[in-house]
Amino acid sequence: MPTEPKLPFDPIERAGEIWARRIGESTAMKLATSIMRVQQLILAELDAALRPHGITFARYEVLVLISFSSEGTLPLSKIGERLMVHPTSVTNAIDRLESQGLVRRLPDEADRRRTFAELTDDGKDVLAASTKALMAIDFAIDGLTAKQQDQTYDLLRSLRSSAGDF
Amino acid sequence: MPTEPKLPFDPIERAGEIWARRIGESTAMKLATSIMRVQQLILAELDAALRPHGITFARYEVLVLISFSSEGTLPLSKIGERLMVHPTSVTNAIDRLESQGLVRRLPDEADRRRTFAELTDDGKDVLAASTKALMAIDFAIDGLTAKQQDQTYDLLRSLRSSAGDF
DNA sequence: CTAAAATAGTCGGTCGTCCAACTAAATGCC
DNA sequence: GGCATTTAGTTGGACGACCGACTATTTTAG
Repeated sequence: MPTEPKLPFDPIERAGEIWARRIGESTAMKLATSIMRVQQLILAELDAALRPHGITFARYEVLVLISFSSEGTLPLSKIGERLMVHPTSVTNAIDRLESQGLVRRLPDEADRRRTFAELTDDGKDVLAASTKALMAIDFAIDGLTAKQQDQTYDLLRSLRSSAGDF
Repeated sequence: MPTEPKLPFDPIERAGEIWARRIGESTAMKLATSIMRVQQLILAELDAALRPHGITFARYEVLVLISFSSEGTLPLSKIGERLMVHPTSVTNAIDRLESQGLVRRLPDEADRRRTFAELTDDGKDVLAASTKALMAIDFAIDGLTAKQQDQTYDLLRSLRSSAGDF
């Protein structure tokens, strides 16, 4: 009859960290799982802050991007490219935003394959309120000093660039 | 007629980074989006390495955890706790693993609310092969030196602990 | 000892991500 | 010019994560 097993180490870590300690000192694996865990935490915080405004962080990013476009509109393909997500993710986000009345699709007469996305007035309002909400939260990341934040950012940036992310 | 807009900055960044530059120097936001991006990259790498073995990294983590339990079985609740995921995510993962024949559910006679998960022989084989595959890949994280990896890990760890993650 | 509260797991639904496959339109090449 | 190739976007399906709600069991408190 199996009883609840007790691992010979600390509190709780993602499997990768346990794995690392057992299999080899794959700090890479340890780091990988830590990054995934941190991402999970941060995304949960951001989504929670945005929930009262009826959007998620993924959709917030889309609104931001559109609002910063010089013409006020952006082809869906550009959105996917800038956010580095699959085209279908963009379709999905825009579908939701459109059904919420925050965004409008406009056909491109010049290139009839393309579709522009444009913020509605409601979209602009929600974006403004959401931005305010995000700036107000006390972020997990705020647990790091500004210097540590920069340092982390730089490290991740070189990781990304070595992964060919730019 | 809207034309494809050109942002007055670099290649491509997630919206949060653009947002940061425009709205304020919220390095927190910049860092947040960078973490999310890196997570996306890493998870894609890991899943790609595991695809030939028919599992994902999420399910791999479950296999690892079960295999490291002292009794060879683990109550589902412990799995969720250690991986820090929602109970329904565990149910989901175990459902898939079970239907793949990699894991077995066992009732706990002592506490009939509980269910144990146990690896099948196939599960052990897949785990071994998967671990090998993961150790063989040339990881994005390997773009950092060992020292940088440790440094990043420490930074993220203090971030997590300030978020009350332990 | 019994009623209330906590715990374990599941079900149904939402959301975001990806892939494969497909349509429509524009571009390239001979 | 006309056909092959590329590009833009969508659809359908898989997957993992979450939440709310619910059932079945302990456990706890009075």
